[in-house]
Amino acid sequence: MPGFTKGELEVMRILWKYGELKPAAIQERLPWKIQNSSLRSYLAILLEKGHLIRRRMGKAYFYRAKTRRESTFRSMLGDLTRICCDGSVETLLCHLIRSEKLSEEDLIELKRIAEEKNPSADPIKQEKKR
Amino acid sequence: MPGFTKGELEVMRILWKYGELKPAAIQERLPWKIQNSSLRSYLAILLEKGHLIRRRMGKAYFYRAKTRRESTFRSMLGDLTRICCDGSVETLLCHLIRSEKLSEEDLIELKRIAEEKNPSADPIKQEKKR
DNA sequence: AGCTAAGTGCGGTAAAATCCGCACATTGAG
DNA sequence: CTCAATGTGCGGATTTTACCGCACTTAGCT
Repeated sequence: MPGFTKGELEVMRILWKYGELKPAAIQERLPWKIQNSSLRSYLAILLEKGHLIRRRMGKAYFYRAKTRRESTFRSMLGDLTRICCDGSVETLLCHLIRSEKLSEEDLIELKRIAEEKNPSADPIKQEKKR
Repeated sequence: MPGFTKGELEVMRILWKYGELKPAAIQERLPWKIQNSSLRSYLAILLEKGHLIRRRMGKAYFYRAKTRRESTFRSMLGDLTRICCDGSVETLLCHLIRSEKLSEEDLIELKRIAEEKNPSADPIKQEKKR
């Protein structure tokens, strides 16, 4: 149930990356120019929605992500799969691998990870199983 | 440059899937209830943005996606990578593989596709290279 | 021609997202 | 204490999104 808007998502990204920041610090890390008060509007909404927590340190509030990056990842991945891949993770993988986004090193890494996660699965042997 | 809203994305998904439909047909395939006039508002905006084309057949317009699914896939994948994986495709793959979304069959398929795409890359040998 | 079902054009409302300015509070330096 | 810098609280304005109703038109049936 994330449903972040564009601006909110960017704030979350920054907090996931840097951990705990005050508004001005978030503001200057945003990819586009924005007034401090605008940024604080986003923070207020995210706070209200329960995606952030804050605590006072000195005279400023420091904000931290409460909603976990991992759950947002799953949600966005689910959307991507449903919208662009007919809900099939296999199709997603196909597209991913066939896209130019993957370098040769990525493919090697990919095989290494797949091996690590599932060492016994030899494609050829497994296919005979069925 | 997609930047689709939730509703727009759903319309695009349906048109990508079914090819060419009239408003009423899109309407009844939407996952949630909506009036015909509401749906047509989305269509008008998508048309204006250049994501759709339409042609008259009989008394009705039939709508078809102009923007390609593949480019939207790339865009959404880019967002996902940037927001949740610090822009690293490798991290994305890690998360993907470690998530519960991948079955054993998916992993086998994954290795098969990686092999097919890049047959010469043996992870062990390649790692020694560095 | 007259009727009806299906479709369109158009105008509109309510809420959310995006963005801002300004008055006031707090802190640290001098 | 006074001042300037930094931060907050608050009250907007504007745009976009999401949604709908109604009058009109078109095509086919009888």
